[in-house]
Amino acid sequence: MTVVTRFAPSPTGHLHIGGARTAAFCWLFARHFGGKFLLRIEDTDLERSRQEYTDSILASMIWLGLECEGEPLYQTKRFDVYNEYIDRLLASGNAYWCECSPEKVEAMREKARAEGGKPRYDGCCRQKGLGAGPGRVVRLAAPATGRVVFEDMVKGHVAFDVAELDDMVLRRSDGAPTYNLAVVVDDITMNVTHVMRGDDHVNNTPKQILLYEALDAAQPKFAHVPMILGPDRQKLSKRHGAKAVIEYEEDGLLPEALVNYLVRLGWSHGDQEIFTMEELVQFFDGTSLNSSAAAFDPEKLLWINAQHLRALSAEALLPRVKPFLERIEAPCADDALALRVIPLFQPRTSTLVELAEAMKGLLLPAAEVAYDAAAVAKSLTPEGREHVRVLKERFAGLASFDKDAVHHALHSYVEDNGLKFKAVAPALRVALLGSGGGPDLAEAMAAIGQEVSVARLEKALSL
RNA sequence: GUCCCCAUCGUCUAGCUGGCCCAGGACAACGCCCUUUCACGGCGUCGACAGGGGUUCAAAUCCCCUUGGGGACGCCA
Repeated sequence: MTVVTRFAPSPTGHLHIGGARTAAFCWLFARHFGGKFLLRIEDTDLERSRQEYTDSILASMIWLGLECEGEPLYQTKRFDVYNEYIDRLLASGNAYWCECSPEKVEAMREKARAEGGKPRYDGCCRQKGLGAGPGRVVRLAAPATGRVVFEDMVKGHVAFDVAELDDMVLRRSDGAPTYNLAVVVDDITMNVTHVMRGDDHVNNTPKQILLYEALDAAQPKFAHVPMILGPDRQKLSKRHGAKAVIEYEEDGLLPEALVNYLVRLGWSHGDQEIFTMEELVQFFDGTSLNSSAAAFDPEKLLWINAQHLRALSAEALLPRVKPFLERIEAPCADDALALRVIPLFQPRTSTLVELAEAMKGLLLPAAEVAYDAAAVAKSLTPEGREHVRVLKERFAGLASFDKDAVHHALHSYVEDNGLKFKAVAPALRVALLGSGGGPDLAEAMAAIGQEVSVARLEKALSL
C-alpha cells in the first residue's frame, strides 16, 4: 500500500508557520516512504475563503520546496460528491433531517452547559422521519453509547466516550457540507492513508471515526502533532501573532532553514540540529515525534538559518541574494565580484537581508562609500592617514593583487617601519571599508581588486 | 463547566522496553582563547527531571493523585 498524505489548509489567510510545519511533516512522511503528498483547499467557508489566500498558500508551499502531487483539490468543486455520500448515510439510516433552528440548538447547549454537562444537541428530530426542506440540515445519527478508540501515531491510545459527541450537522441548511463530513469524504476518495494534522483536531477525530464507521470505510492512521506556541507560550494562530511564511521569505530566511527549524520543533533525530532536506526525508519516518507543545524561538531560527547560509557555496547563494541587493538599490552588475565578496560575509551574517546589506558595502564604487563618522574620527588620525598614504602607494605598485600579495605588502610595510600591525590596521580598515568592523583586510582588498582598493584609500585621504 | 491532550535547563530537545543519568546536546546568557576589527570557531560557566504518593533491590523513566499548561466543545476549518 502506498502512503498517501495530504495537507488541507483553508484559504482564510496566508500560510503561517504552524501550517507550514504540518505540511512539512506530511510532505516528509510521504517522501520518506515513496508515497504521495496531496494538497486540498478547504474553502467551504464561503464567507472567509479568498482566492488570493489560496494563491499565497500555494506560492509559500513552492517556496518551501513542499510540492504536491498533481493539482490541488478544491472542496467547493466537490459538493456533488459530498451530497452523494450524505444521501448514502440518509439511505442507510445513519443520518436524518433536522428542522431545529440554530437558536433552538443553541438554547439546548446553553442549558446543558448550565447544568454542568457537555453542550450537545439532543437529537429531537431523530425520530421525526423528516425529509428535505428549507432551513433543514442533515445530522449524523451517532450511536448513543460506547467508546471511540484510536491509536494515534504521536499520542498513542486515545479514547472518547460517544456520549460526549452529539449528532453533528453533516449538511448545512444552505446545502454546503460541514467540515467533518467533507474531510472524511475527501480522505476516503483521495485514498489518504495517513492523516497528519495539528493537535487541535484530536477532538474531531472521534467524530470522523464515527463517519468512517457509518460509511463502512477503512480508517486512515492518525498523527496529531502538537501545536506551536508563541515565545510567550500562548497559542500561535492566524489571528494571534503567527507570522506568515511569506514574511520570513521577505526577512531573508532560507526555506530549507525554516523547514529545518520547524521540523525540529516537535521532532528530533538524536542530537542533530542541522539537516538538509535530503537528510530530513531520509530520517523522518513519523516516529520520534514529540507529544507536547513547543514554543517558537526566533533566535534559534536565526541561528539555524545562519548555519544553512554558511553551508551554501557562493555560486548557490548569488541568485538568492540578488533580489535582496536590488531591494536595497545595490543591484549586482558584476557577478564575479559578488562571488568573491559573498564568502567574506557568510560567517558574519545570518539572513539574506543582512548578507545583502553587508555586501553592499564592498560592491559600491569608491565614490559612494559611506564613512562612519565616529570610526573616522577615532582611527583616521594624522598618523593613521600617513600609513594609509604610504600603503596606498605600495598597493598601487603591486604586480599581483591576490590575497597573499596584499597580505605580504601590508606586513612588509609594518615590519619595514618597526610598527605593530595593530597600529596601522584600524586606519586602513576605516579608509577601505568606512567603518571599524568587517572582513580580513587583505581578503577584502583582493576581493574588490587593486583599482577599487586604491581608489577607496584615495577617497578616504580626501576626507 | 464538560471532555481530550501534555508536563526534563529561560527555549528546542536526548533519555522514557527502569540501573550506563547526582541527566546529554543545541539556542540564548556569561567568561576565556583565537584575532587587525566585527564575526566564525574552540574551550568553559550558569541552568531542568512540576509537587506528592506508590510499585521496585533500583524511577526522569511504570501507576495514582494534585498542580500547572494547552486544545476542543459551531449550520468555522
